[in-house]
Amino acid sequence: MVVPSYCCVCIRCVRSIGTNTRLQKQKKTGAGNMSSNVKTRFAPSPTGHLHVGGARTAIYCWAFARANEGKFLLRIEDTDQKRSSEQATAGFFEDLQWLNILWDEGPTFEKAGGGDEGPYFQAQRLPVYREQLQKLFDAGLAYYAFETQKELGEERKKAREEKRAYRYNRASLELSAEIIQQNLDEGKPHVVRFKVPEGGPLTMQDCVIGDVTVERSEVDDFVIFKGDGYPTYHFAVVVDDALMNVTHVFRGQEHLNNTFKHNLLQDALGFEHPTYAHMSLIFNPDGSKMSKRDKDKTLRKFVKENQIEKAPAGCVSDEAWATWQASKDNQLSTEDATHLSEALGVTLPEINVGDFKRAGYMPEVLLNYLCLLGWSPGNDVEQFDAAFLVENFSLDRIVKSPAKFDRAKLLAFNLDALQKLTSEEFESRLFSWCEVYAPKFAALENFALFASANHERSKTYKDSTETSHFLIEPDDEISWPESKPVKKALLKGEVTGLSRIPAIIDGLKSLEEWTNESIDACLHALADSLADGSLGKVAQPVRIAVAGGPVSPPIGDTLVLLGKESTLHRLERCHEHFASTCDV
RNA sequence: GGUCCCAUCGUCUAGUCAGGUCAGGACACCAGGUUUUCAUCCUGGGAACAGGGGUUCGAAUCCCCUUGGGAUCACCA
Repeated sequence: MVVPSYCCVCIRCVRSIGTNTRLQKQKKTGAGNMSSNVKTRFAPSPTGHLHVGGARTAIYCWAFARANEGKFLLRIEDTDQKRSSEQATAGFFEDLQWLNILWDEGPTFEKAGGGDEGPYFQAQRLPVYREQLQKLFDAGLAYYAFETQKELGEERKKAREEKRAYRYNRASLELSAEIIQQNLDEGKPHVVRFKVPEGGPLTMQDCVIGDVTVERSEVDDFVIFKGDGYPTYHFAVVVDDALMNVTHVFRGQEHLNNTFKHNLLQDALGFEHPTYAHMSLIFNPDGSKMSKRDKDKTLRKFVKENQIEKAPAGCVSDEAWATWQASKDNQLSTEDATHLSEALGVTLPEINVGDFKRAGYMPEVLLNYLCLLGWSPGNDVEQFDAAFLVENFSLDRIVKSPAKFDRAKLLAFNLDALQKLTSEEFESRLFSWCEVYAPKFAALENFALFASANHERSKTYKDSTETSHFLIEPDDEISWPESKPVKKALLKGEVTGLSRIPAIIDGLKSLEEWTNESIDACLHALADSLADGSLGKVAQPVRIAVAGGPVSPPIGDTLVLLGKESTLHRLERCHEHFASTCDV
């Protein structure tokens, strides 16, 4: 079998740098009318949720494919039998779908999927990998290794102590054919390693970083087939990308060093090198890596600081709690973490796409913001939609340096986008969100008014419900914690707000029509007669009385939403409450 | 620790490849103003080329060193 020397011999590699600009020019000048062969892929491992870093990669893959009239492929890398789950896989489909990142090839899910180069689950491709592995055996580029993980672990530890990088020592390469056969016959656990060919320094090409070169000794004989009979990531990714005709590989920079291994494997297998684009990582504002562990860390910190000894009743089992507390390495399950955070009133950091969905962001905005973390269209353009992205996306504008995720800016973008929505769009989107995350609000009788009252003042859908919680509380459960603004509006001043309430009750009671206009007129009239025309002196006590706090939608909307009966009842209760506890 | 990557306002970035406008925008922040609360909205403001050497008439931009940050060194992907 012919083993090509590395890279630069294939057409695609020579062409790779700047491919996009060329293709785009073709497209725009109309010079190239045949559909391009560009194919990108997003290949998540279904071991958790789609997080923002992964989502950004998926968006870039998708945008690049669309920008070049190519295909976008989704492949599920589920070769880790222990950690992969169907539930996680479904979660990825849903999150991608929510962002409206649809794949042309891959597992079928609603409007996405298809293609005839599958299966697109790696766990179903064992025969394919075995066949390719045989090519390596035939070429003398693969060999069995019988060291146990424990032995290897000790070697590694030793290397660390001696302050050098660990490299596999090739001990199993020295084994005689007889010994190997004997081990195999005895069913001795084994892996298959790739034999790195002799040669000079290794150079990889990356169209965002540029060329990177390392000494060949930096790459050891890595494992390509695991003890459980499944291929490792390195082997499966190389085989699948080649067999599925992937031309451009976008991935996080944590894979940069892996690329040398992948290039070596591609050469050994006779595959072309795809074009690589390694993207910088996304960090938290404090500079730490944004990871799924952040939620666990937040909870742990809160529990420790508040010296909480056991979980609040009914949210986490004693057993799960004990395991969690036993070691920092034991993370709470997503469900338990959510329950615990709710019970403790801790806000968990948003990390996953699903977290932002739950927090009430628009998918278009998350997509927009994520794009901006590592790519910029120039010309001071920041807010754009998917169509603009597809029209303008290019590799040469991807930023090399890492970015910190700034929630304040995301929030500002979301506010802008929400405000651009028509009231009908806002209402329908808010309703869909409430159906899932705040069903009590979805059940509101006058939902249209609830939506319009909140449209202008909400940065997220969640804002709408959080500042209107009093709407779904029973009249008799409203309480009035004496915060500063509450005291100011009700108890302070020569004439207190509280003392005006009886007159306000009378005024409102006399209304025949209970509409925004009639209430408004009534309150203005009351303001004139009771407070020299200062509407705030009337409206604010009313707001506090009906809402239990100083924040609510505009007062007219608030009262219409509540209804006349509730409004009056709450005003009376509030007056009684303060009259009995205070000396007014 | 070895190897590799990265470096412009607090943050995301434009400008770097083809050296030459008081380094531009957005978010955040600060000060005013509008508003019945919160949120909006309007006006204004401060704010950066990590440091040091070169090359050049001229350096954010090209080269080198230092410093700082990050990734990686699995039978995880």
